Amino acid sequence: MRYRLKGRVWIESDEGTFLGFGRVVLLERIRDHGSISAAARSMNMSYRHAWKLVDSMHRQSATPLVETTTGGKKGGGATLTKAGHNAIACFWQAYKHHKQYLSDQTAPLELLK
Amino acid sequence: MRYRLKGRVWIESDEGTFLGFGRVVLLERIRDHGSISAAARSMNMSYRHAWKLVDSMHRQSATPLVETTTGGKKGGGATLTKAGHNAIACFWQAYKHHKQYLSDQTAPLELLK
DNA sequence: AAGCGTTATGCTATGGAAAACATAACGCTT
DNA sequence: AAGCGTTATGTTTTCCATAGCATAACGCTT
Repeated sequence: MRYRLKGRVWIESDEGTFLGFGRVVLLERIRDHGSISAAARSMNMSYRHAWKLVDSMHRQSATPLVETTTGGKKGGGATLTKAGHNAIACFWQAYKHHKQYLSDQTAPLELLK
Repeated sequence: MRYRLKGRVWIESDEGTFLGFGRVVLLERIRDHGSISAAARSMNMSYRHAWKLVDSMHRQSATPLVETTTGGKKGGGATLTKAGHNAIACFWQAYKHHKQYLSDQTAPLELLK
């Protein structure tokens, strides 16, 4: 039987989860689609849930990651702030580094025979 | 706001999760209490669930980690095999190493300001 | 003024994982 | 032979995270 070391990483503050895989993908979708609702639709997530995630991130960040507008020609929308782009980059760096770590640490599992 | 890198690790086979934190604690409790049911009680877990976890581990291991007996003076019981003890040690090693990794990798999160 | 797509937010429904319950068999003890 | 605590396993119930629905407000367009 072949074993692999698997794992997850996320970034927490005292209030709970700040950034995780799903949250960061959501931020990317908001960046790419220009609205929370289009982002949610693109990943089969309810708008309600997507909004709550953004809200949760904002309650844990000194500066907002997403700026929203209501009304207007397109009904409104959302764009990422500098801090939003930074959060994406920062998480993916930790994520990729961790992925490599897991891969490297799979070898010692040979002890399980 | 202070951020920390958090994470989980577990060991998978092609069939799914083989060893994780809860499973290994369960193995330790079985070792310490001498039965699956006492182990489950000691950690507020239903016997049904504990048994399923042991069953899942066995379906993923060439050699069993737990040996059980039914009947007898104490009604039966369970003891760890050599492979069972080995699994515990192997997981904790990976777990502790990973814990150190997370701690080390928290510094770069300063980028989030 | 009416209509649209969006943000924002409360309330309800649902589905899957875990708990809880139920039963049978086992083999010592009394 | 009856009783006990255990393993083993099927069935039902509970709980909670997420989805889903419903509504209001916003500000362009027509």
